[in-house]
Amino acid sequence: MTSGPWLDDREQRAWRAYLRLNGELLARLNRDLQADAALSLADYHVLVRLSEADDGRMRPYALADDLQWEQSRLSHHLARMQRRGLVSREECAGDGRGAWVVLTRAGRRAIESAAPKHAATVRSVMFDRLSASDVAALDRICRKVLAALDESDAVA
Amino acid sequence: MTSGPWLDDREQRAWRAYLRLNGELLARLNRDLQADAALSLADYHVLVRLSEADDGRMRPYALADDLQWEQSRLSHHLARMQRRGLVSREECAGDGRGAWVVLTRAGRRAIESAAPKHAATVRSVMFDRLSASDVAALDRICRKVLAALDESDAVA
DNA sequence: TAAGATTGAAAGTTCAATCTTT
DNA sequence: AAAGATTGAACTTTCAATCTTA
Repeated sequence: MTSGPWLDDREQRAWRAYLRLNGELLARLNRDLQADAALSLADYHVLVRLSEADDGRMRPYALADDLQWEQSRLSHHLARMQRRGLVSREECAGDGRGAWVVLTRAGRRAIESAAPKHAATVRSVMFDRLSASDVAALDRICRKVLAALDESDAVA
Repeated sequence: MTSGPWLDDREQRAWRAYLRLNGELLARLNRDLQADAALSLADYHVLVRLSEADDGRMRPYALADDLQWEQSRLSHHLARMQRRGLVSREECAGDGRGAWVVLTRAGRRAIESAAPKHAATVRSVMFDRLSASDVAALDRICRKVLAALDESDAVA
């Protein structure tokens, strides 16, 4: 029955629905953020982390770890955000190799003005549609698969 | 209680888990496909659609619609796949504006040799971990949100 | 004018290499 | 040598403009 690597019909349907949801949802959030706040979803996530950090500043390695981004992606992205005045870079006193990424005043304004509408979109397309048990199931499913990914990364 | 756009704690947790899963899962599938078959996940999806189509050929607009890609993204992507010999382009007899994208022999070999291992990865990180009711919940949740996205696109 | 499709430029991402400090 | 971080080149995606045929 389930010999071989293949998915059965129900799994296949769920998998394709998941992939489609990913694509459409992220595209939609990107489009809306871009139109409303001139931010990409990636910009938004960077700004959220920084705005939640003490003193609006983080070390790049911690930010990369938090976002699950490669360092080089973060470095390029911060360079672009810096050009736009959303973040700045400062030297790190305690560690000569390191640096601080600091949220600028404009960066804080940007995230504070973008967040309500973005949250409203997430709520309206996702959480307004889901029951409490749907939300619990989503959380449980994501954590199971994340655990599987971590395990199989550890093996590899 | 739920005034304002904000998510409550449970929603917030589920949302961040979903975003993290997306990032890690797609990164993992891309890495594995690249290592095992020298294909990106995007290549893989294009090849799957073509291999399921009659005669291994589709019109670009239909392929773009199926993948939910912008035409221009598809056009650039097909150009790169064509350079690598995975697909070819042919003129379309019935419609002078149009074209056919055709799976080459090498393209078919590529998808047929990549598919078992890719399916095994999806199974091992996702479906081996989920109960039948998890799979049903995942499918239901995705379809609810996709419906919400379609509705709110229609309004906009 | 609209549909099917492509193009070029700009923005974003990955990979390998590099640089400095620990 | 390893950790923190950046760089340059190649690849991918988006956006607006364009071209041809219906």
